[in-house]
Amino acid sequence: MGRTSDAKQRLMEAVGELFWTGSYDSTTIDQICEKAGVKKGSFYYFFEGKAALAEAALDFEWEKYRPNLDAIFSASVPPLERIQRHCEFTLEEQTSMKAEHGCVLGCPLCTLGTEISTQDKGLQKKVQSIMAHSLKYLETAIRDAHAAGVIHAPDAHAKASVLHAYLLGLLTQARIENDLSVLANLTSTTFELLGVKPPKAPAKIRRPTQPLETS
Amino acid sequence: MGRTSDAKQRLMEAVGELFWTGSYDSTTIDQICEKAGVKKGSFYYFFEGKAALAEAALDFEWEKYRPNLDAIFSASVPPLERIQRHCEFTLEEQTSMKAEHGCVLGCPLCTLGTEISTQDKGLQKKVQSIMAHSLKYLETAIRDAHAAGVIHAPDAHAKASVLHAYLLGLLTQARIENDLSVLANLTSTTFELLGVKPPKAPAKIRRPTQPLETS
DNA sequence: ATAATAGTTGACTAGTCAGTAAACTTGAGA
DNA sequence: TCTCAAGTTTACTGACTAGTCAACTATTAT
Repeated sequence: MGRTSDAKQRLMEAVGELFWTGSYDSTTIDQICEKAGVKKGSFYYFFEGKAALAEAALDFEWEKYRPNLDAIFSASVPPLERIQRHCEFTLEEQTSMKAEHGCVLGCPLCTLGTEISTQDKGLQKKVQSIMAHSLKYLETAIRDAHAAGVIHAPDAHAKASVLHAYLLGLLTQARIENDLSVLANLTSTTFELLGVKPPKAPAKIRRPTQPLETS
Repeated sequence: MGRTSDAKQRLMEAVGELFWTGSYDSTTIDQICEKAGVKKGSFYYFFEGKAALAEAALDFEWEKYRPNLDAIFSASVPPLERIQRHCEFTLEEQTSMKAEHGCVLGCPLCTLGTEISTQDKGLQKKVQSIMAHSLKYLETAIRDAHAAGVIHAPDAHAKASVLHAYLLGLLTQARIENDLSVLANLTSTTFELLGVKPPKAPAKIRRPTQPLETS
């Protein structure tokens, strides 16, 4: 009954980009509404406030992103290839985001999480929970690789945590430096950390728009 | 001539903590002034605005922090011991910050840099420059260790970058999780990444206030 | 068709914010 | 000592902010 609307969805889509390209605190509700083409009254019809929208948007974005990870980390793919594909996917995503927005944006979860972790417990929990979920993909791949005997990693969780921390750190650096070349060695270093060579020659290298650091 | 004042310094000291415990964008000039015990008129007497204060504060904090690094990375200390001490120093700092503020705060440069990198070019450059300086300590230690034959790292810059990314990632995670135990393996993993055992048994392990993750 | 429901709108409040300006106070030096 | 530069204070403006509300509109089940 009553009229239908996709305003709620438009709000969740708008806010992700605003938080990622700017910051949580610098994004006003007016801005969000303008970007989503929704009037403020409607905003408050759907959400209690910015934090509530942010929580809903995190769920929304995660559900959109999850199928990518499911495909990349498919059990039908050899475990090390999953990890390699994930590195390449991350790189491609960062590259296309930079092309679209003019800035390297890094990890949206990390950016948001870093900013709000001392401010909003609810949002913090949500970020933590999504991060934990995404870590599981890596952990499973490592466990499978170890079981297959292609790497030595008896503690898959510990190894996944190291790779994950390295990945987050690198993405954070790339955002701060606004330089894709920071990510150039992502795949090779990841496999160095695993103690093996990448399973096959990396797919066509995408030339970064900025010159590589030479030093 | 004229009267003297330490208001400028008080402002620079106040702002560091506010940005670190909260965020750049959520910190208002009124808050900064109140914390520093300075009236807004005086604020604008010394600084053009929040960004200008932030830039000055970064220089100020860096000059306060640099002597710690100079001591830790002293050339008179064996290179691997420098790195170990740096890990331990980082851990102690995070522990005492958590005790003081109730939250794990992570890397202040990273937190600020992540937030403002898409918003303020001047601040971004300053963050980049300080990060580059702090990376040099690690790089030199690694180069020295390689020269001394205690590790194999022909490309000191590359190795330092990996350690640095890992460290930043770990500190970011610790902030997001608000959990010191995320940092528990910092030293051991750092040396694993260097391909060696820590030079001597790590100093007394500080029991984190939160339980260690068991999984 | 119409009533109940789901969503929309725009005008409103009250508070907060960055930034200004002019009068005022202090202290170092000639 | 008295001058004037350096720093302080207060009250102010105007823009923006979050959040409210009641009237309005579109949809759909009956």
